Amino acid sequence: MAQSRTVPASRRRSDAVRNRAQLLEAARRQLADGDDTLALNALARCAGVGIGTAYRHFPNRATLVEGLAADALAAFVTDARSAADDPDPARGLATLLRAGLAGMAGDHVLAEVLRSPHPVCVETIGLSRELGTALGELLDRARAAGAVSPDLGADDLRRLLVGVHTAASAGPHPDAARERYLRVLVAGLAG
Amino acid sequence: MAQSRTVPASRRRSDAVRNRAQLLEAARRQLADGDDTLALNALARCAGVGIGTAYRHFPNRATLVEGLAADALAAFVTDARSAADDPDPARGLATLLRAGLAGMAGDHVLAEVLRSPHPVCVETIGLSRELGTALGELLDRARAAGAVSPDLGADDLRRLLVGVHTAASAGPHPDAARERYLRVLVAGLAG
DNA sequence: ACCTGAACACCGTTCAAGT
DNA sequence: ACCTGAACACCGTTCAAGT
Repeated sequence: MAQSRTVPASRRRSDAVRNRAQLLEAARRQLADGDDTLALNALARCAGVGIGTAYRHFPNRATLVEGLAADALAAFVTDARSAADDPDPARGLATLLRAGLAGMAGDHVLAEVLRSPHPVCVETIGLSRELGTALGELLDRARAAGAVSPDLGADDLRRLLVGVHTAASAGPHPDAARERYLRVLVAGLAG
Repeated sequence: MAQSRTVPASRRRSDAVRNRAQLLEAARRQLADGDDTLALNALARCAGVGIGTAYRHFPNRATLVEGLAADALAAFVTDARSAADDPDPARGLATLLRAGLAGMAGDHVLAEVLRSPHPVCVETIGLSRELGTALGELLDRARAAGAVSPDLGADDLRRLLVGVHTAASAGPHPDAARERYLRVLVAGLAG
């Protein structure tokens, strides 16, 4: 598989910057209208750009989803850093997990990005790595406090969080379920 | 939403029975070949039946998936019944969860069916209900034994199981992860 | 470096015509 | 009651032609 070779965001031509923004804006409009197909043809039409342009910026669905979720993911990374700095690591962990679940519930694309083990865009890859180190620090402290079993790592935390989100979304009253399942997860992490 | 009005399996014309079987067989071939799109047009072609026939038997993706997963779901219901009869409910619960995870890992369509809160085919609806009662009995006994928190019901168990499956599938070494996350779930259920 | 739109293969879905 | 295949709208993807 060839690495998708995107131009660094800093050296994009001005029309390219504008087109990309219009595509993302159109995609957000569609998502807000309850259409989560994110079809590139319709997106190009809706954004007023050529089909080829849409494909140049977002060669596949994953690229588009990562572009849409970038801000939300960055916010989650920030949350993870604060959690790692919490004097009470167990409290920091629980707060972070709750924030992550709320974020995914409010933003489906964030859930999709967190679910995929291998992001494709360089920006997302970077954020993902930063998330990993923040979660790692948090986990080290939480383990020392006895809040997390020693056989669980940072990536396990990401995966379990996505799992709880899936569980909460797979039935009625997802908000109430989210709280219940969060308690299950927190208790389960301690082993 | 109108109930999808399928003819009861007992009174199907013989050609209908055969066509349905051929469609399911073709779908399994496609899945075995790593093609999980389950496109109805291609399916009809591959099964040697008309497009309209494919749509008559499987008016949407969910119907097809449920048709494909019926046997696996029935097997899981049987497992749930045995688990409910286990003299040690905690052991029965853990065994059942492990079996469910193994089943979903080996059969993607089973995972898809268990993830959806509202099956569409009458057969699946029936199996789903039976699963609910079996899980309910198991949970009652497990709660009495202190293995499950009182605020979790049968449908929570289904959803959490699907969640763990998602978590295990969302990264490397799904088999090893499955065991780790199963321990997290079992510990978490006790609260 | 980037944009455009024609072009092609393919899918989802419907439906009139059949037996 | 069921099957068939044409038909239509639409999508994914590519690519030659442009600036």
